[in-house]
This record gives sequence, C-alpha cells and structure tokens, in this order.
Amino acid sequence: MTSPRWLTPEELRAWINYLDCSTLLNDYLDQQLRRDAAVTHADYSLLARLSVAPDRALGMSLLAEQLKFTRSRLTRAVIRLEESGYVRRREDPADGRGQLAELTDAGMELMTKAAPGHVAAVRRVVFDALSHEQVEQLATITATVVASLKQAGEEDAYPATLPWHRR
Amino acid sequence: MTSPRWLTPEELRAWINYLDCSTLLNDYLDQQLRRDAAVTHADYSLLARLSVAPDRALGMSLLAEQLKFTRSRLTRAVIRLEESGYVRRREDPADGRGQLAELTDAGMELMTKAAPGHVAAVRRVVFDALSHEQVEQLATITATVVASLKQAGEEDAYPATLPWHRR
DNA sequence: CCGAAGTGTTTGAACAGGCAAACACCTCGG
DNA sequence: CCGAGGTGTTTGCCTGTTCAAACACTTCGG
Repeated sequence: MTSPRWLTPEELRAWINYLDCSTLLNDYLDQQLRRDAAVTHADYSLLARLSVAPDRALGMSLLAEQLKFTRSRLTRAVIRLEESGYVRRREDPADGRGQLAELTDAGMELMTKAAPGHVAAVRRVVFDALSHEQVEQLATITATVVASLKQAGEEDAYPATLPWHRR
Repeated sequence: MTSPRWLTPEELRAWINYLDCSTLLNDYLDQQLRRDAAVTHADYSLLARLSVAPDRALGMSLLAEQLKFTRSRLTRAVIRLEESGYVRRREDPADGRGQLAELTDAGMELMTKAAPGHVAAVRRVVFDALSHEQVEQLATITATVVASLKQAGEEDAYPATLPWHRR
C-alpha cells in the first residue's frame, strides 16, 4: 500500500448511503414483522426458507449456510422456534449425525398470515420506489459484490480459519 | 390488500442478492477490522464520526442519530470506548443535560492506523468490483430507498411510537 | 419563582449471537 | 473390525443490544 487510495467523493456518498440504507431497511422490516406477526426478521427468514423447501424440511447445516447463520446461532434459533411451536426437529434418516428442521402446520399458518404484510412492506419501501431498470441494476451490483466478497474470503482464508461462514 | 402482489422473479432475485450482500459485507468488514485493528465495525464507525467532527467532539444525541444507534446503545458503546482510552466525555457547556463525546489522541491514532486498511477493504470488495456508472447507480438507489423509508416511517408513526429511531 | 412538561442520558433486566470447546456419529485405511 | 480423522450439532461463557423505567437538567407558563 503506497499512499492509501481514499474514496472519491462519489464513492463516499454511495458508501454512506448504502450504510444508512442497509441499517434503516433492516430496522424497518424488523419492526414491521415484530408488530404485525410477532417474529423477528431473522426468524421470519428462517421460516420462509423452510416453507419453500421440499417437505418443508431442511438439514441444519444447509439451512445455516443459506441463511448465513453460524451453526450455533441456528441451533438456538431453531430451539426457540420449536418452543413456539413453529418448527419441529427430527433426526436425518440418511445421516445419524444430522438433524432436520421441519416447519409445523402452525409455522406454515404463521407464514401464510405474515408473508403478505411483509411482501407489501418490502414492495412499499423498495420496489415501488425504484424503476424496473434500477431493480436490475441493484440485482447486478449486489451479485457483483457478493462474488467479490466470496473471492476475497477465499484469499484471506488461506492460512487457516473462516472456511465458509466462520465455520 | 386485495390479492397480495407478490414479487416478480427479477425483484425476488434482486431482493435475495441484496440480503446476502448486506449480511456478508457487514460480516466481512467486521472481521477485517477486528483482525487488523481490534475494533468492531460499529465502534469504528463511531470513532470515524468523531474524527471528522469539529474539535473531534459531538453531542451524544447527535452522534446517536448519525449512527442510527439507540441512545442506550450509544451510551454503552461510549463507556466501553472510554475504558479503552479512545474517547473522553465531558459536559456540554451549552446544556447541562448534555454530554459531549470527544476523540482522544489515542483514539485519533487508532483511526489513522486503522483507516487505510478499512478503506482498502471497502475498495477491494465494493468499488474495485463496480464500474463508475454502477457506483452512481448504487448511490441513487440507496438514497431513494432511504427517502422512501423515511416517508414510510413518518406515516406509520402517526399513532404514537418510534419518533426518530425508536426513540 | 414554582412546578409541569420536555429533552438528554443512563441504568436494570432480559436476550440474541459469537467463539471455542465438547459431543455424537460416520467413514475409511489398515 | 479398530481407531483416527472428518463432519454435523450443541453447549458454556461472554459481549453487545434492546426495552422500559429512572434520572438529571432545562424551559416555560403562570
């Protein structure tokens, strides 16, 4: 690093906007779901993944990977949701080490009640405010950054740690 | 809500990409700062705000607002940073109720050490991967969403709670 | 000058999430 | 068939965050 290249004014503006956007959007959706469906955004995402899975069930590791959760976070989240009656766990018939998380009927019912409001909220603050072109731009930009993160992660991780998502 | 308008496939793709991007990017930067400068991304942002403020000092409420922190979150964060020696607090001479958070020399030194690496990381995973046009698109899109969130927040909040940032 | 209402900040209690270590089970070479 | 090493999951402990209630000070109407 010779002289650390700073961000240009446009980059800085984009960066600050992005940071604010990401925080506020997350807060907004979390509030909306808490208020209207009594779940957090994180729990909602978990249930949503299960609701579209075949048999409404997924292995814990797979689920953690999709959600970008640490395994321990997932364990605790699933325990909580199990206590609330939305999820059930059973052993993976194919692998004695594995557990499957399965959406219960109550969980499915919650999703069908909560999803319309959530989708409406996302629409309202994001997609209704953006043009069709901007939606495409957003998809491309975020995909690019994700790819770039993936590559950066692999390079950094050569010594030892953080294989996929801090393991 | 007649029949809840679902998301189109492109919208859904954009949304999922965005969600992944936001999570992974935050994780990545947090790891980078923890590893290279022994601070969290949140603490870094706080110190960064102070470092560019006049006299390196800001009132607690103003700082909380800029950072989108709860007031209580800010209180505790500042206490922690004060114990680490990066921040000092003093009474606001203009208002006996208020406190000012001020960056110490140690804090400033930390920032000058940490900033280049952080900026390099942001460049690497975001701006080096995007074209100049995409940076502008990102700035516009995020600004639009922030504005739309602000409006949505005001409308929702008519009954009672959540004035600015859940108060 | 008094007290009510407003604004700025902190505290107490509860909980989510991260890391690292432990545990359980599978798989494969010998 | 045994044990070493891998993979899937959970647990213990600690830190950071939230919500609500308390505190502290200021301001303003009477």
